[in-house]
Amino acid sequence: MSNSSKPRYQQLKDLIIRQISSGALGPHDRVPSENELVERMSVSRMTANRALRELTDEGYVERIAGRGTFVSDFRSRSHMLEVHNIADEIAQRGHQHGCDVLRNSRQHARGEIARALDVEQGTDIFHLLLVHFENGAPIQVEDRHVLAEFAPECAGQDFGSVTPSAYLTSIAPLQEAEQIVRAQLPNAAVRRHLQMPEGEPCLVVMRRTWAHGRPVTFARLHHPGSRYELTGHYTPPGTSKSASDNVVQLENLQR
Amino acid sequence: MSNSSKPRYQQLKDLIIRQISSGALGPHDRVPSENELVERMSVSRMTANRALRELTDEGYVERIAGRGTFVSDFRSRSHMLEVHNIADEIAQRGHQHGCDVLRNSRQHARGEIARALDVEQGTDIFHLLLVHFENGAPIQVEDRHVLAEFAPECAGQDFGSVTPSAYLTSIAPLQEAEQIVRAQLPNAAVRRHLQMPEGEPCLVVMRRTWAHGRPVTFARLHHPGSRYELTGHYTPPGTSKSASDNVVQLENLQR
DNA sequence: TCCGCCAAGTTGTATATACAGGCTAGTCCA
DNA sequence: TGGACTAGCCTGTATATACAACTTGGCGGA
Repeated sequence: MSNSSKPRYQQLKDLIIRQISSGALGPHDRVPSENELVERMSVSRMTANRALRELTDEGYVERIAGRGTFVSDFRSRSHMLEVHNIADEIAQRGHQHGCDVLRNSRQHARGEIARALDVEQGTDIFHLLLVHFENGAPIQVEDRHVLAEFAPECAGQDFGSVTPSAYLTSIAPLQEAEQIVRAQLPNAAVRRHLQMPEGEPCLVVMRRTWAHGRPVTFARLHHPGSRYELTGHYTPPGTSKSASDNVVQLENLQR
Repeated sequence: MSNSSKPRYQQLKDLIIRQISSGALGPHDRVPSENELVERMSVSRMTANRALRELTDEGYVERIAGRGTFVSDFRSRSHMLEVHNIADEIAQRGHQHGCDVLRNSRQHARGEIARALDVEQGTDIFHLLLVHFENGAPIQVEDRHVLAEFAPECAGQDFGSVTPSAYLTSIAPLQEAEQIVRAQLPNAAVRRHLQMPEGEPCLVVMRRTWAHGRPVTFARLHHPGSRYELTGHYTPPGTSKSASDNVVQLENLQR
């Protein structure tokens, strides 16, 4: 589909997003200033401003008055029920991350996996099985399936040093994710990998992630219940710092 | 703090948000049009447009070209690690909600509770203990402490018909919440209330909620692991519908 | 009566212009 | 040499204006 019907501020946004997604612009790189966009793209400054402002709201770029506009460091983002990279999370706690890769094989999707990824039975996928360690203690079993078409270089990756999550977001930005959180007893294999005593439950996160408009990876993440918890911080729409700090009266905005 | 330093589009947003929060404007009510704001608030139309457009992005209002701007139906919103009211959640599934109130007493905060609510040891609080049922099966044990100062009418409430969560949000809007999710084995009392077999884990949500700028309630919510899961949907900054629909070339925006 | 058309109001976008305020690098002066 | 200052760029905001597209209601003609 062509873009001839899109508003120009959206075309500008698309242009910049594409340059970020493609890697032409990396984190901390400078994005053209409003005035440069005015000249090179033949738009008015307000249009360029809207494009850049919305990209700021959406987390793609950061703007500093007087300096310029810069591509965000995606790694520094943090969200609600955050879509964590376990390695970053561990680093944030000042602990050491380790990782054993138990499996990295090419397979054919079947059953639950094919349904989760919304592909035909038999579609090529990579199956990864990793154990993540925090200061030497096993903290997560990552059982992940990735569409081979989406990440053809999976086989050659050293997931001991770059987590699958980090690798995948480096290929294409995360568009959407769906998570299900459960408490359940682990099976024998998971229990062994996590070195858990019998009877102890796991906190299980099942996560599907979208890119290019379709699900590309499905992960089951098992954590030992006694050593792991999920935290979330919720700020509702319009805590707007001002809900109780609001002295504006109708007909009386201050200039 | 005054608002004299806020930009005018923000003042406009605050104004409208306040009218929505206070109930002066309810779902589906009509919000002043851009031209009305231009006249009544003495701003330019672009400023009014920005205020209303951002309120749209933030989910407060919906706009229909040719018709007007209308307050969103908040019930249709959904959030990441959603701050659920268990009764609404059950109703949404088309099931029947029931509730036993096991305890509703006035106590003095001590230890963990005082710390969680950030008050002195001995501060007056209400302690609620409820079991929620979905189609007759116990689905949640709600062990909640509420600052008595914040909700003095707690003792007189019939929490069998209005859940504490609904009651508390009716007193003051939720400002902020912090959640911790764990998998753990229940103690004997919880296990009995939830009618769980021995050895089955609970999904536990611990939630602190802020209002008026301080924590006002702390809840421990136990759910049977075999019959309950948390779901979250994550849409990052900029799903922009267009990432893969992008044929714009540099120096060649279409007009 | 009924259908079609148009006017008025609304949102959506685009532009030109203006001023305020932050940041930086380079210049000039002591 | 070192420090203060300023010119120039940047973002942030605000306004006036314009045109397009959509919706509704009312008016007029068949």
